[in-house]
Amino acid sequence: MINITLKQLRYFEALTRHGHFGRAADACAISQPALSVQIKDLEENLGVVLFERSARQVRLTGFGQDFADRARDILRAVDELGDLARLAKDRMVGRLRIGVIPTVAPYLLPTLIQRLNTAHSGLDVHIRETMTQKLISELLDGRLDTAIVALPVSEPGLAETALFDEKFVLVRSAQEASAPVPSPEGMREMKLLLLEEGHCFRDQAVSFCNFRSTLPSDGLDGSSLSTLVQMVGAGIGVTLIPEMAVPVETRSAPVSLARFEGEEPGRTIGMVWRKTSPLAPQLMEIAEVVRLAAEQLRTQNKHLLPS
Amino acid sequence: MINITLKQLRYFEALTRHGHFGRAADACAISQPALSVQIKDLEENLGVVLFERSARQVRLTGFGQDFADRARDILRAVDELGDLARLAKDRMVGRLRIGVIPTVAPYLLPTLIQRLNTAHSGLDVHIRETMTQKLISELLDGRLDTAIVALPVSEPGLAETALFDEKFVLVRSAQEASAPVPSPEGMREMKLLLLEEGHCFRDQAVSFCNFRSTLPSDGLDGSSLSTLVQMVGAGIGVTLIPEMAVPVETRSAPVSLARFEGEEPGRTIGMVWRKTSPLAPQLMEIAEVVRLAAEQLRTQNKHLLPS
DNA sequence: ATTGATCATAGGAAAATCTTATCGCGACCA
DNA sequence: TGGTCGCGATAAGATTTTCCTATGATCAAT
Repeated sequence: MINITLKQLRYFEALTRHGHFGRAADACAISQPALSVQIKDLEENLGVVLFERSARQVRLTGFGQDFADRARDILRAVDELGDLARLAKDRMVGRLRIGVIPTVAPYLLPTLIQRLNTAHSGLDVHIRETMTQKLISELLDGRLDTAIVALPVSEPGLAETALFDEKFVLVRSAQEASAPVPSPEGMREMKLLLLEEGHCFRDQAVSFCNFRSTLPSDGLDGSSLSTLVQMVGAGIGVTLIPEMAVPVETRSAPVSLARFEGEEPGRTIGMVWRKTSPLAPQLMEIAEVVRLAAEQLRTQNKHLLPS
Repeated sequence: MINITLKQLRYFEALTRHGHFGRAADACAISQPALSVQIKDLEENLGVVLFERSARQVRLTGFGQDFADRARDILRAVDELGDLARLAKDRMVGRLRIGVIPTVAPYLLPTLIQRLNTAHSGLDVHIRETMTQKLISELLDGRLDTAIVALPVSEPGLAETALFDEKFVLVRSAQEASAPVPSPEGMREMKLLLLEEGHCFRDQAVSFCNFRSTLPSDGLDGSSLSTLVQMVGAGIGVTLIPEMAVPVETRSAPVSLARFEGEEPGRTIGMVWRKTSPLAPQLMEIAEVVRLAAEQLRTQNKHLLPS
């Protein structure tokens, strides 16, 4: 049993429009017999006669009428399929699912989203904010297109590109502003406030201070940098935050900032995606937009950072 | 530039469902390379990647998702096209446009339509009532599927089949009931009421009476048999009507009926259609239904007719 | 009856599609 | 770390489909 083909439907449609095999064939850029044969095949496939052929004219049968209406809809839908592809090919369009870690999202996203919307207005950006581990797993599952996390990720199957580096700065209560900046080792003497487990930033802070391993949770771990800074403002301890968080987090708390001396702690934020992702070329473009957004933030906020 | 084919869409759809080239190919009853090639061709035609192939799984891209939704709609529509044909092929289904002359329509149609509706309930019957000349022209134009008219039509391009014969009976006022039945020649002495020009029945009546040609209109031509009979009842003249009209038309007028002697006038009613019409087989069936309807009418009304 | 127009059919050529065989890559296991 | 396995891509030849040219058949008009 042979199937209906789109070719047959196109020929059929041409014949309904021209009512003449020869002219319809011309319109399809084929010979008249080729069209005759395809129409005949179509009719045989269906088991129904579509056209009434008389010497003078070619006319649709009643069934042919109904058939033609539906066939036209189908051909239009197929053409739209092509249009859809043509659009998607040229501009960057469609859903883009980006995962971002919580110690970056609140500071970067406002600027980034604004830039994406202006640079690639066809994009439908979805944001997922959660910790690295979850992001990577969702990425590998195909539930995200890309993720912005701290490098390195070193997951086989994922490609990564660096976006920007940033240092961590010390946050102390306002009264301590003039005290000397402690060394990493000195940090161990102080009450260091940390994020909950699972945040890569927690691990990086711990690592900087050369703590042996993850500290036993003392029940004071914060769920966000915002919380940590508020606690510092209340005199409970000290903490580290990445430069990018400074403008947002230190605006409303009585805290003082200080850079570390010597080898400053810091991190590299990068973008990762599946090596197999067909979006790779577009993602490289997106990465560039992220770099510009980060650069813009850094420039805007230079005056707020300690020297 | 090669076009999208339904085959490609079907393979594509299978691949979206199975997420595995080999199994999708099995489902399509083709080899895995054949499917690979068709998917590749489809992607190249579109200029967009539809699937992300990794070692572990085959996943739709974001665009592929949208594409799949539309593709499914298209495949469904094409399948429906096949269903439509399958239905139309078996049963008698769809629009059937029947033309009927005015001297038959009012008497035959009630019974005929009832029979058609029970015998072929899938039919969507449209009736057009007008004079032979117009019916033939509309039939040739393809605006009617068939017509019920008086034979012969002798139009090249039309096929015809007889349905039934009927005699014409004389209609006189009730007072004339016992007068002798005139011969055709005797009719010329009487005031004969006729239908307007264009009705075949007028021509047949005129012909029976051996009038030289069409009479000059005297302004009294009736537009329907009903009118003529009412005029006869009012004592204005006499007229002829076909047997089939007797039960309806003589019920409410003070008239008497009489058969002619010797060679009775009459007509053959038949069905005509374009020789090229693909409906021919169905129309032969319809003709049989008409014959049964006519027979039923004749039986029902036998007692009303003059002997 | 001949001619012109039109659609159908036939036969061989060209194009597409399919199958089998094989490659290449990445994952998984020892 | 190297072998093996699963899976998709690629290649080459066979098969099927589609097409074109030429010709046949039909019907209307001259």
